[in-house]
Amino acid sequence: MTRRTRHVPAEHATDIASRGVPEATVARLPLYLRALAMLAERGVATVSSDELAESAGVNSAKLRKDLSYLGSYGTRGVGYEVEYLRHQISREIGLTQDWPVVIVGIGNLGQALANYAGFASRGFRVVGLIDADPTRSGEVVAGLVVRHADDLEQVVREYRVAIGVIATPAGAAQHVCDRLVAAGVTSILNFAPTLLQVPDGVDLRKVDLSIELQILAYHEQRKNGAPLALTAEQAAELAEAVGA
Amino acid sequence: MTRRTRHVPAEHATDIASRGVPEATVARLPLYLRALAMLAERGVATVSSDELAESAGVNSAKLRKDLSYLGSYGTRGVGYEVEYLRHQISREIGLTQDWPVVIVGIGNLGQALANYAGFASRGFRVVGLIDADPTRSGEVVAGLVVRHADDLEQVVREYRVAIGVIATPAGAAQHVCDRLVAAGVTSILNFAPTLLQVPDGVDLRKVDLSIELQILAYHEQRKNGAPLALTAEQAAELAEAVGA
DNA sequence: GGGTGTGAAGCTATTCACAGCC
DNA sequence: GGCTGTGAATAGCTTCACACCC
Repeated sequence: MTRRTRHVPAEHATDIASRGVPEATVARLPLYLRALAMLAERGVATVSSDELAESAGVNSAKLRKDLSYLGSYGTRGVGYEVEYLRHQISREIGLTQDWPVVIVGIGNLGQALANYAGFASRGFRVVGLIDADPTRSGEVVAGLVVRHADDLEQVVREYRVAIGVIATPAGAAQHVCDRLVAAGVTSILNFAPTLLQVPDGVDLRKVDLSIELQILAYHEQRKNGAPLALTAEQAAELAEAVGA
Repeated sequence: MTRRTRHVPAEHATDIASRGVPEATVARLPLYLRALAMLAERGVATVSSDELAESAGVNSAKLRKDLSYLGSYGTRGVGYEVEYLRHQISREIGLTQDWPVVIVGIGNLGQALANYAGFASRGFRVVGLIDADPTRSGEVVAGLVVRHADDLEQVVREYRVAIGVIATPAGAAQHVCDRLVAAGVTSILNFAPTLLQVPDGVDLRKVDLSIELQILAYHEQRKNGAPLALTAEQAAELAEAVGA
């Protein structure tokens, strides 16, 4: 299903570039981009995979493997040219184009997102802030006028918005999501702590602020070492679970 | 390297319980917990793995495998008792205890975190809000008085804080991190868009608000079909032309 | 019959280690 | 000599499919 026929060598390269990049690699490309931006700012012109990996917080074998999916952008014995690699990764992710974004739900989180410099600097342009509370309409946040929920469809169409960000309370999220999709949005980033349903063809990603904290708690709990406080009952359960 | 010697059966059980739950499973436990909370609220007493998986947005084989790492908490032919399973998962993650948390950096994001109901309802108790800006000291956010950065160590020690949340600008994050660690914090959740260095024994997780957006952009770029080997320029034109 | 719990198979991702090029 | 790019090996995760128990 992901395979194409094999007989067009010129296209073959494209095939690899467009379908061959693993998800795990895609998720790390932004890290490399950030590291490269820092190096560029410091005036560094060339980096080795070791140095770049260190700046990005991954190991160098992984970095080289990741970059190899995009092409051969390094020079053996030398390393990678910072600006060139930066451009190539940007292009791969699609950050060389402009992405108009709408944010729905202008509470504290929505405001934080609207003000976040990391968006603007990467080609994401916030073109609409929507909030259901009519008393907020007209308020200016991050240089934009907050608009009422009724204007959602209009904003999406006017700016050809492809990416929507949901920062509403959980209860409103699915309704907002449906309206965004109906208006033409095909990628959604959800910050509301609820599971959203989207039709095929629409990409959905989520950020749950409390999940990371819960993962930390899990590990923290295990740090206080200790042949830890098992009740007799739990011990029995464990022994059973172990079997062998 | 993860293997221990084999001769102490009693410890063996502990070994599995504490080291045997895969990271990928740990990361999903919060999802199951949320789904169970919703079911409980609706008065559902029992669920099958199919139903619970559906509510949590995963497939049922994965759910059953995940739960099997915790123990045998279901009944064949019947399913899982909602409240019982909920309790078991909570205990596994460590949410049956109280986790005092300090948030550093009370901008919009810090405020959003301080107000986030999802923390309080899961055993996370925000006990300190710290901001470097002296004009903010004394301000009340989410029912707590914002304190000056000088008080960081005192708050951590007074409440025996194990988990710290960093929501400062990137430039301040490493310094704040060092101080948290020095004061005794052993788990850190970082929202600042920068790579933090922590000593061994300290857990670090990060949430980068712009990474998810970049991943969406990557996929969005590839939706506009096309057998494309395009220059960035051409791609931009195409994106524009495609529009709807 | 119905649905869990789990070995086994399949797949994806990471790491190793070195050939190949500068 | 140094460092990239990449097959091969390993580890980890997901899915299958069915034995087993209610």
